[in-house]
Amino acid sequence: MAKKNQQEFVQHITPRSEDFSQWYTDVVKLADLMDYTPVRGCMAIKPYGYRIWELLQQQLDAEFKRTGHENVSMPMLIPESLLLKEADHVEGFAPEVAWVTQGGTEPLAERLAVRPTSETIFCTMYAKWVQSWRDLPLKYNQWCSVMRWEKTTRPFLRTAEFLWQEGHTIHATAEEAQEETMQMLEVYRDFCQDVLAVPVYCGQKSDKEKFAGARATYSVEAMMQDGKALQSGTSHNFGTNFSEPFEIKFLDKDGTQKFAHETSWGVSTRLIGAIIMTHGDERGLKLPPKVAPYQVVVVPVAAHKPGVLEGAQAVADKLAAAGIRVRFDDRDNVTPGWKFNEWELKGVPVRIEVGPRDLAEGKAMTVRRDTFEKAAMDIEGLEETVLAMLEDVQKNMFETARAFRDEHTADVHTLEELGEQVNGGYAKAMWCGEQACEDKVKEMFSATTRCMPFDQTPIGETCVCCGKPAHKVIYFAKAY
RNA sequence: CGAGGUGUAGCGCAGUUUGGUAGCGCGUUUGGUUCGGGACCAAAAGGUCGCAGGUUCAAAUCCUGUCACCUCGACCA
Repeated sequence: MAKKNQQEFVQHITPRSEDFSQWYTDVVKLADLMDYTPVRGCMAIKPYGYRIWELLQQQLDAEFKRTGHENVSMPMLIPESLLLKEADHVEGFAPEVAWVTQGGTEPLAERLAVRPTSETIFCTMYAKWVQSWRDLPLKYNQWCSVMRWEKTTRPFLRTAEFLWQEGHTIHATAEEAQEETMQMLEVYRDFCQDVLAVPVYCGQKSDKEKFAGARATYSVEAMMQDGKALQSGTSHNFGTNFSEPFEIKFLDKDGTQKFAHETSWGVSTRLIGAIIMTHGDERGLKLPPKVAPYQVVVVPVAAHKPGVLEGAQAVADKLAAAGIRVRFDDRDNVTPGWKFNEWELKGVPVRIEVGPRDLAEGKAMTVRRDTFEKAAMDIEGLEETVLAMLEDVQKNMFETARAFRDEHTADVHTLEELGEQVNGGYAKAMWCGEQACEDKVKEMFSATTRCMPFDQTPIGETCVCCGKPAHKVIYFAKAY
């Protein structure tokens, strides 16, 4: 009977291999990360999901501060006239802007956009705040939500409203702006890999794929377990594209008026989607220890027996005192087996079982979420054991994901090979640089160019699509 | 936005073809026995059938619209 129930429960999660999208939706719901709301395309993020965001946010924010950025808060509403100032920008965002047209009972003289991104309002303020080269650079960031009227939405991957951070900086020189753009890309790369254990390819976007209004866009691209690409963060160099229409001018050392050079960069709650689809398995979510709301769950076994509950509590307290995020699961209405499955579904990296037999021997049973490896460990010094284990889980998750990504990336030299490869991964190819070739590949295989890696060692001489001489190495993939 | 599918109790589903006043399993509550991988017995609570109109003596069931989710396209930093 127990066996049968277990099977029934596990069946609630659609197998990854059978239907990856459904699996994703199942995991997101069953792990209790979010819920749907009455607002079209907008989700509620529940405590367990929001805690992941908070942990991610804390660590990323520390990096922003370390690299000299300050947090600010800008209005959520942007007058239409500001949005219209940069032509490419308007064109790119117009189809997905939500508008406020009325204040109270009075129609507005000028309608206000609910920000889809805040370049225009930052630029407007920067123009007021900068007069001299001595005022530069300004390196500001804000954590906020933005709204884009998306036609189709999926939890965490694409929602009408989403949480993100957007950094906006202005600099005196083109060199400084480019340096900033690259620095923040590196911050994102390291963050994805070291904190989220999500391996990424980084590089420059093609003109077709770059941000509306940018001179150059760089991105970090992750690979999900269905082989599709997820753009996980972007860093843009605008040059003076915005500072000219917005007149962000300063008096330079040489006594002349110059336009400032601007950058922006952002990551969003989409990163939570990246974690889920990079690491999850048939049992559900698998969280990297660095962003796991609970790094360890302590489950007492045969808790009714004398001393067990106290012994398990002592183990939990000891780990918490060592700075580990611990959940002590002393619920008496579910069995230990139930708890094991539930915490696996919720992705807790390490589980510790404490029962009468363990306590008698001064031990506790540790079980890793990544390998399911079980071991009886001494309670004496358990905090060191667990800290080392968490570090190893973090590392192993990254290595596993990187191996998967590498296995699902291949050099291709013909359109046929490309079409085959993008069915389950990234195709690395030579490209002539013409948008016509990107369009053709997209039409044939629904795959787009993801980015041009910084290592441009050629893998051939001709464009994978048109056969003309090619000098650019680029990744193609189907993207979320 | 186009094509297809789904929506009935917290979760998973049956009932819709042929209209007749809603059912099953799990979960929940209470009591008891259990407890090292999703326990068992007993009793109980829980649904205006996604929402809004319409047809009808009568609608979960038929018609229209709408919303949400899933799949495949289109579109999209």
